[in-house]
Amino acid sequence: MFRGVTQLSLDAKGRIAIPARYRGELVSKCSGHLIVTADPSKCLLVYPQPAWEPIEQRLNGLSSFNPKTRSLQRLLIGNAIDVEMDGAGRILVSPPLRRFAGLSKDVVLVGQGEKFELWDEGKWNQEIEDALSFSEEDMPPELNGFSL
Amino acid sequence: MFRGVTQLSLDAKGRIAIPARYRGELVSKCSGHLIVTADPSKCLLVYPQPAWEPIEQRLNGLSSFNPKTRSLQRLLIGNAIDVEMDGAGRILVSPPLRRFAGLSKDVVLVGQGEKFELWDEGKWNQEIEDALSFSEEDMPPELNGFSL
DNA sequence: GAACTTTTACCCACAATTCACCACTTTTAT
DNA sequence: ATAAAAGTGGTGAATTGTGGGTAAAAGTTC
Repeated sequence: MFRGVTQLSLDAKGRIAIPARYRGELVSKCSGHLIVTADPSKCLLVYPQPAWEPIEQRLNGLSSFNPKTRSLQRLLIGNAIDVEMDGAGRILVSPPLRRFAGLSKDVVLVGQGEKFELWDEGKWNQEIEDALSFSEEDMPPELNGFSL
Repeated sequence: MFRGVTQLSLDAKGRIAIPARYRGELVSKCSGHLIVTADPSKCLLVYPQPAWEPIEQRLNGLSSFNPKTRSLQRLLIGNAIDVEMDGAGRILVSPPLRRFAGLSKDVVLVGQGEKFELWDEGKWNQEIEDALSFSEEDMPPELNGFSL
């Protein structure tokens, strides 16, 4: 399971270095084969290839005649790119995805369980600020009895 | 169960020494393996790894399409970092978490049952001030009949 | 279709950072 | 008073992040 925030930077060629502490797990889970795609929150999602597979299949099973699900398919599957870690543990983020997420030099990689999120640093800080306003009324029913 | 307030200081490398009286319990509960993460109150949470695990699983099971729960996942899982106590019983608090909680030199570690909270000293004092204004109207229903 | 240009991928090397371990000082308890 | 334990700071070695350079692949133009 992936956790934690790391600040890192896109180099001149549009690559990011995956933090070393995740590399062992990534190699064992997917031999460095990752899927990068767009997220509705305007960040990027980074999945180990095996974890992505069932998501894509589920999306593909949706009706093509529902405009909403069709949009979701286009966003997620349409933007998905296969990438491989290079010898130095880096991956290349394609120009269209960089533009989508507004990534310039300073970005943050955020572990989220079985996947990562990749954010423009400013957007991420904003997102965290917003999360602080979480209150009891926002608690969904499935979190009944949940506490920290 | 952890109780009590301890003032301590972050050293130049961002480490804090866990008070010796907790170390025995921590070693037996988790061999010194702790999870540090962000709390909505702008302090940090410090969990023995086994106590954290069910919380993370519960969060991971939530819908990714509810913006509120998604924010909560990002705050808690995204900021969570694994740390190990060193030979001298210290843990390293990562720069992003220090910034989040506004920790400078003087901090306060507060035992809270199965976890700890780590506060900037000034913020903690403020928090205690605010707690003094607790009155009967603030009493939630599940505390009917409760008294000190 | 061939040659040239541009892009992409791969690999190697250096420099800064990080982490783990060690040593000293101070406090506390017997 | 002495000894053990706890707090504090320092050091060196290994690891990591970053940049560049080379070779192959793809694309374009004549």
